[in-house]
Parts: sequence; structure tokens; C-alpha cells
Amino acid sequence: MICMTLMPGRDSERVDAARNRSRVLDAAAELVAKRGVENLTMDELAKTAGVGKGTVFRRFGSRSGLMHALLDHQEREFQTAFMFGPPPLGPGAPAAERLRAFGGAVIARLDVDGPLLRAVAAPGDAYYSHPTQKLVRQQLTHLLKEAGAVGDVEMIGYQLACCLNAGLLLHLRHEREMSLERLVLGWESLVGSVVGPEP
Amino acid sequence: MICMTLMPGRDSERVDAARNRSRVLDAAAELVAKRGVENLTMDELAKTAGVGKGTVFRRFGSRSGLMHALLDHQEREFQTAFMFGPPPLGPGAPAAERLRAFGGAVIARLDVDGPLLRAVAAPGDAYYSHPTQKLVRQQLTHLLKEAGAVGDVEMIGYQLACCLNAGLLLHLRHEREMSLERLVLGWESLVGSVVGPEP
DNA sequence: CTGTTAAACGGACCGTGGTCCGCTTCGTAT
DNA sequence: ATACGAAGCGGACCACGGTCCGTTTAACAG
Repeated sequence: MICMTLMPGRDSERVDAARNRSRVLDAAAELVAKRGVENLTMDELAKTAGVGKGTVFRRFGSRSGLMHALLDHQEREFQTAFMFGPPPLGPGAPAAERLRAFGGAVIARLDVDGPLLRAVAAPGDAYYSHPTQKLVRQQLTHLLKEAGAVGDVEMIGYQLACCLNAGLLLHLRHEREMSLERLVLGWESLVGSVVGPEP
Repeated sequence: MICMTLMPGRDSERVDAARNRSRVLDAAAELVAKRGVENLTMDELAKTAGVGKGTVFRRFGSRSGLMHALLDHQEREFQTAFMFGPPPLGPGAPAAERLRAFGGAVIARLDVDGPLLRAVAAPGDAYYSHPTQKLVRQQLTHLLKEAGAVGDVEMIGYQLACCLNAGLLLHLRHEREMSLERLVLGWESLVGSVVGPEP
């Protein structure tokens, strides 16, 4: 017959595929926990997970894709928090306050997810085009507008987002030994500068 | 004898070394001009330059070190311009104006040096620790103080510097198709925000 | 010139991210 | 049960950045 297996089928995943996916994710989480993100090699991951390397790449596309998958859970949680969660991060608080809280939330994740977040940043500008990054900017831009920021709000969104990138924050925290409080204050000042004086 | 050749000698470089250095740099410049930064491989570079790969790495340490060497001339020129050149970039103009001009100068280099500047950015936080990057921040911080910025001026320096990174600017310019003018205006607004209202 | 020494050389070698492609397995249609 | 096509599999393979180390050579002393 012509209409083979099933319709272009959305999310159906063969059971072996699903099993291998979780094998890989489990192994990755374990290896990352044990020896840190930068010491994870794809070869070793494949071997530990008991699958071929091709399988890992078929599933996750690239090293940073894998990292992204590892972050997926926390990322969704964060996104839900700032889109639907309680104020001051979520809706309900004044936009300027939500902006401040946004940075605070990013910085609060630093010690846990920072290295992974940095590892996700692919070379080239894939980083800026990544859905996650886009969502961050979209939220920032949205809040900026709501807070009454004037001028090229999209541009300001980029500028703010880029001051929250994990590479920078981790550098400040570890090489320059800045405290989380200082990072938060720095962010809040920046926000204060760009949203202008309170109405 | 014990005191061999010459004193720990500062800058003396053997003639073969010097010759090979310029061979490599010439070949690199040519290859980059011909096929772009991202298509330059160290193997090919070594072969084109007619030296061994070991020589290239001995001389320049790493791929990004090589890129840095390629940028050296323009970088020195830029540094001299903002430290000793004519206003508004150099000393003589009001600090706030110099800050604006600084971003303008960086953005003006984009089309020429941008890809190279982005290629220099090494993974990890080596980028932020690089002398060039430090100089940029130092200058920004200096101007900020002079312009009367209040608060954590060092932090603001980092924030400003990070809004001028080549990766971001190239993304805005090419993926988002923003004009140079828009980038400059975006920078100037940012500066306006952080240095506060004119005295 | 000759001898000596440290610097420089170069290319074989390695680790790692990523691709390729012939083989296997799953899931359905009959 | 059987047939069959697509999805999945896995490991050999490739490209590239970076290292190592035995060999060559510039530079100076005598």
C-alpha cells in the first residue's frame, strides 16, 4: 500500500529510540555530575550509555544540543516561572520590578546551571538564534515596553540579554570573585538606567 | 664556557624564526582574504606557508592566537587612537562624548575586522581575560568615572564592553540586518542611560 | 674554521566533535 | 505468520586543533 506505517506522525517515537534517549541522558547527567561539563566527551558518553556514537548525534545533533537537552527541564521551569508564575518574576508585579527579578532569577541559577548554560553557547551566532535565547529577549523586550522604556526597545532587549550571558556572569563570579549580590545589584542598576526614572 | 650565547636576551629572534613568522602571517592574511576566517585550517596554513604545523603553533600558540596576531596592527591603531588620538575618540572631548565615540569606532571596524574579532573570542572565559579585552574595559571604566557615572563602575564597564562584542554586533548586523547607524544609535542610547543626565 | 648549545623545526601522532552508510529492528498491513 | 519499508542503530571514518619529540640550524666562543 501507499500510505505506509502511520501519518507523518507527530511525536511517535520508536520504543528503542526512547529507551536509548533516556539511556544517553541518564549517562550524560551522571558523567556531568561526576566530572563536570567540560570533561564530558561524546565518545565516552556513547560508551557509558551503551549506544553507538551515531545514535547520540542522531538524537541530539551536536554537543551543545545535548547540553541543551540536559538543561531542558530547568529551562522549562524557568520559562514557566517568568511567564505564568507568581510575582515578582511572573505577571502581577510592575514591569520594572519584573525586569529586576528576571536578572535575579538568572543569577540565582548560575551556580547550578551556569557551566551548562555556558557550554550551550555554540560558536558562531547560533547562540543568539537559539529558541531559548529568543524567548529571553522576547520577555525582556516585552517587559521593557511595559515599563515604558523609550527608543529602540528591541536593541535594548539585546543589550540586556547579553549582560546576562553565562560566560560573562561566570567570569565575574569566579575570575573576578564577585558575589552574587554584586551581580544582582549590577543588573538592577542597569535596568534602572534603561527604564529611566519611575513614572 | 658557562655564560653561553647571549644574555637572557629580550627580543632577539633567530632569522629563520623571523622569516617563518612572516611567512605564516602572510599566508594567513592571504588565505583569510581569499576564503574567510572560518575556512582557514591550521594544516592548510602550515602547508601554504611552507612550514611545519609545529612551527605555526610554536609561534602563535593556538588558532585564536594566530587570529590575534593577524589583528595586531589594527588593534594597536585603535588603541592608540582612543588613548592618544584626536577627539572625540581621544583625549580632549568630554568623557561622555568619548564613550559614544568609542562604540562608534568599534562598530566602524565591524565590516572589516568583525569576523576576525569574533574568531579571536576563545571558548571558556579566556576571552574576558585577554589583554585586549582588558584594555577595552579599562578605557570604558575610566571614561565612565570621568563622566561621573555612579555606582559599581567596574561592573558597568563590563556591561558596556559586553554590548560591544563582535559576536553580538555581527549577529545584529547580518542575521537581524540592522544598519550600522542603528547599532551606533543603540550604543549611544545605552551610554546615555548609564552616564545619567548631563551635569 | 670548528665545536657547542639552545632555539627552532616539522611532521607523525593524538583526542575530540561530527558524518556516513551498510545492517538491524520496529511496527504495521496483509 | 509473513512481508516489507522506514526509522533507528553503531562504529569505522574524517577533519581539525593541538602536542611531542627526534632532527636540524643559527649563533656565538675559542
